[in-house]
Amino acid sequence: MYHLKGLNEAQQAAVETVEGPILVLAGAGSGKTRVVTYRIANLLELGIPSSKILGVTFTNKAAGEMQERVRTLTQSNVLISTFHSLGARILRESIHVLGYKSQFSIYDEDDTYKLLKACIDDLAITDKKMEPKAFKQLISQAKNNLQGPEDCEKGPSPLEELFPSVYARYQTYLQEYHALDFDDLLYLTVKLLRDHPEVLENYQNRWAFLLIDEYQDTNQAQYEMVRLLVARSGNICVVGDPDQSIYSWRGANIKNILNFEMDFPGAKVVRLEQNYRSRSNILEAANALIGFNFNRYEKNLWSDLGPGEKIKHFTGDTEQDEARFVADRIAYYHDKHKIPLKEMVVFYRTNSQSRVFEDRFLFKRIPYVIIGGISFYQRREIKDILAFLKMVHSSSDFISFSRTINIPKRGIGEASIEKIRIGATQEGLSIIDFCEKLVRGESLMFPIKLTPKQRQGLTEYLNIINELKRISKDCSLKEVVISAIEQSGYLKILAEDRETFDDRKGNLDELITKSIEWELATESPSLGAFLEELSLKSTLDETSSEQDRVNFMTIHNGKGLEFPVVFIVGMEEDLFPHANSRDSKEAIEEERRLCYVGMTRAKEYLYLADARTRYLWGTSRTQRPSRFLKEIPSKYVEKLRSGISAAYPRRSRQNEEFIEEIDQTKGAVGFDEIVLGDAVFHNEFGVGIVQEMSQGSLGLTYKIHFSKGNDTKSIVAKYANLKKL
DNA sequence: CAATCCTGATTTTTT
DNA sequence: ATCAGGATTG
Repeated sequence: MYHLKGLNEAQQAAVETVEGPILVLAGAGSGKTRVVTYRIANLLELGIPSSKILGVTFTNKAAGEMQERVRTLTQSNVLISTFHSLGARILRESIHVLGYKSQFSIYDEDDTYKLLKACIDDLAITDKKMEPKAFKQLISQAKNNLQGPEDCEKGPSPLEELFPSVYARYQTYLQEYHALDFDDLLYLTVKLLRDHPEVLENYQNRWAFLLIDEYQDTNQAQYEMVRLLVARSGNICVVGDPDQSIYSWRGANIKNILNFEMDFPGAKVVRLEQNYRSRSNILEAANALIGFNFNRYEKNLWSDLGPGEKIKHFTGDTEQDEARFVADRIAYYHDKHKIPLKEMVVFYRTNSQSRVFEDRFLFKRIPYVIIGGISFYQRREIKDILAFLKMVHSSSDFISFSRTINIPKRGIGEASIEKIRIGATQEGLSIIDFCEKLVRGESLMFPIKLTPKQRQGLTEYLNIINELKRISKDCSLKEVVISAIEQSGYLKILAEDRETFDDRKGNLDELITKSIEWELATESPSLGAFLEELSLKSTLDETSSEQDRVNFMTIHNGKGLEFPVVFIVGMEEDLFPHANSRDSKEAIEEERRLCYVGMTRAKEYLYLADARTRYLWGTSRTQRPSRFLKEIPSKYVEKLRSGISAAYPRRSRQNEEFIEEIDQTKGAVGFDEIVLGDAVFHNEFGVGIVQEMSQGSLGLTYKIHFSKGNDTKSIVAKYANLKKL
């Protein structure tokens, strides 16, 4: 069989096992993706119809990539989906038995906070400490554990005492608005499948071969969903690595993978332990680190790619120093080793760390891209337009109504919106139907007084929605999106802020482009399907261009990726491992797994960096090096000299790379842009001209003549943050 | 109801 | 330091 060429024994076993439960313990870089795609190819070759196969992955991006690989290999289309889209798909078809309309909206985090706020206000909870966020956490937890409001009891704390009633109300509203939050996509799917055998049977018959990726990160609801779906066929293949479980804070239960053999008796277990990605110095260092975890299944991941270079550890004086070092190294690899920028990555623990790197890379003019972070679909202008479209799609969606009703300003503020909400509920009408009756002055049990301006505004709004509904019936998706932008007069609103206009308009144009592309790529395009797909899209899925840029991302977002050159920065206690993990042994172990994931992304070069002091919560803090640095055996690590001195290596230094680097930049690394005669800007003294450059005891020192005060001062480059003009 | 100013939190990770 | 949301004022 052509598939089996080039696979090792364990990989072949995983590919060839067709029936029954199978657990593939796939260490980092062990060729997991290949095994999965070949396994699907093998199923197809055995004559199993592609429609009988279902793959489930963690992200849309992973799903898309796998689908593409399978298509390339076999010319077949196999359904590969995330848990959440799978839930959405099933619910779209069958949710009516739970009393929701099949055109339900999907609420993102933002929407759910708004709804929760309404619930909190409803219950006359005035305590400021009772934030939507806290309740969201509890509700999410409950749903992930398959507990409905009726299963929740009051707890001892004030928050826990209110929680059941908030949850109940929240869920009632969601149902009333025919809206689902993210967790509902799993929770309601399980509820549906569990309580309605005839529905379950339908899906059990549809998919006879299930394949679950990243199984170590499944939560209770996902686990239950899988269990229900395979109960009939028993053909389930799960792939995962307990050492890479990094989502327990989101309800992922590592026991799901550890208990697989118990849950599915007779399961075959295959271990993939040869790593094809990393040099052995890197891999062995990572193995040693993860060995510090107590709670763990032993495994022996090995590589025959040769030792490679040692891991480099750099300690900066400050976070700027750290960023400067990373930027210089990346410039060096790009210039001297001709490594494309996009093959290098900076990993950090928290998003806020990206800031310093952005500053530095902007300054050095090294192109970069942040993966993750604020999503395109979270931008206000995009959310606004999508909210209009959601109103077109579902006239019950109150959150989208309240988002759009006052765009542009129609004199309908918070108070009026609240009255409308209550009115609609009491009349038992959808928001739109209620408003229709209201403006027509039809008799209502609960009439609301409107000012003439409000009445007119509301009428206009309803006209817009109706017009858009008409367009959505007759025209292409593109037309609907364009009309929504035009009809709402949105560009006029954007134009009020000249600063951001171009940016935001560009985003709207991109939305139009996306709608065109999507319509072309989709078999039966509809507004509903489009909205659903966008709701489930995450920031990670926007791996847009093929441009050559350095990647910045959190380590969480790096899972599943690999890079020749990897920098892990901020290796400091309370940052990585994070302060919030300090008192929990389990949490520390998860941080360690996270570090393991970061390290095992690297193929050739791995850098670890920390800073002695860092600005955190407003003030400069002295940082202690991460315990992980101490846990990595020193034989795998080369310690680089710290602080500004790294920019001035002694000539006697053996490291050729550094000498090349210095020659190349003709002076101080990081200050190479400033030379004699340059005009510069100093924060305190203003604009000046560089008169002299010298090597002082504190490092590179400029004599600068400042026009303000007509004065020449000595400025130490390291401390001044001079800007070239 | 809308605009402006002020305060206080905010920084863990996200399908 | 920045930003969101709240309070205050028009």
